[in-house]
Amino acid sequence: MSRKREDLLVHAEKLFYEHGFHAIGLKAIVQDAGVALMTLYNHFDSKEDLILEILNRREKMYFSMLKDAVRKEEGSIEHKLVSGHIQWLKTSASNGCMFLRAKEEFSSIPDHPLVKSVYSHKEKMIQFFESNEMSRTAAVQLALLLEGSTSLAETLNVQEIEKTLYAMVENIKNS
Amino acid sequence: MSRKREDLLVHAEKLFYEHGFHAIGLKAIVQDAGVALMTLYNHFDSKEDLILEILNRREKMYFSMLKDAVRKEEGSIEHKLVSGHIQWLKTSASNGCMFLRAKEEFSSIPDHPLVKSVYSHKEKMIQFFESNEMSRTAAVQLALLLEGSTSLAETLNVQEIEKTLYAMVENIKNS
DNA sequence: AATTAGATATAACGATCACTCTATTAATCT
DNA sequence: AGATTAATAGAGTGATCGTTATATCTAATT
Repeated sequence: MSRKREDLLVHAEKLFYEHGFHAIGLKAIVQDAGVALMTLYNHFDSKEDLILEILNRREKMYFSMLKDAVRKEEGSIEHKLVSGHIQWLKTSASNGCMFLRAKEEFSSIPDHPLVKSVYSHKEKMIQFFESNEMSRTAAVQLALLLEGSTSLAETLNVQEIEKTLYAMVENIKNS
Repeated sequence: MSRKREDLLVHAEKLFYEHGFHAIGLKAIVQDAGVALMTLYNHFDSKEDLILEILNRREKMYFSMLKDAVRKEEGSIEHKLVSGHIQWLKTSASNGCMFLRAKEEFSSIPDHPLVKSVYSHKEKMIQFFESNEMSRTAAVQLALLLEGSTSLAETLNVQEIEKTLYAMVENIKNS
């Protein structure tokens, strides 16, 4: 893996997340990453291609954080997953869910690869909960709580959300 | 109130919501509304000013829908509010919360009037819950559920979310 | 009928957009 | 050292961006 390519992915993710996908230009990205514009086009087919790869990387990061929490934390599976998600909120998600933001900005083209990728990610999320001994009902309930915490964290302080989330997750029953 | 002005607000809200604030241009808006570009600048100082007014209108619509539900629905206050929010989801929010999307696109300028307007809106939301005989704890819990349902509704079918939401709201206790 | 106000089309502003081409330099590898 | 590959700067594509200016035209008011 090329070093310049890695720099591009890191800086592009930061800028896309801070400003939005349409709002930020490729010129700003290459300047922030310290590479030439042609280097970007040497590694990626297009802006859309770059965004797709960023979302793929971000999905891996998110699930690896959840899996780490499942491995290391104590308590119920729901509690472990909440703990992992809160860590994600604190480290990488103070400006909303990047997947939903991509879907929102490109949803006017329903078959757009970016939009399909977001639907796939959200399905994958619930399936991951189900693969951890949770019923479909419980998985959807947990998903609702986690999505809610991500949105709330944009305007409320994270500690209050953390407290609220831990309290509410106790009510999820595997029926 | 001018007719052209009203047309502009309606069509601009639709396009901003479908594409995002940076993604859509003023030219597309005036074409969709069927007015001249200079008519837009006759009624609004700038694109930012137009967005601000749209968010103000949208806030009024949302709260009036909640208040209608409180007035007409049966059951607990939480149940009534959930019912109002679900109606909002079905009629006007299949692409996420427009306020959060505004905050996300402009959050890189923390003192931006649009960003402050969004923070204000979310505070107002929780205060509205509190003004309906709910404790702060219960209000934040309900906010988390409603925000979660808005996000989930972007990729999941609304009926499943509705069922989930009604089930989870029963657990909110006014402690 | 005359005056005012609102809306129109059009052009232009400088800036930026995603993307391409070219030509030169730097780094890597056998 | 020589050959291949990666990265560079810079110019250029046509298109669009938000915004302003101008000049004509229509509608409402006096």
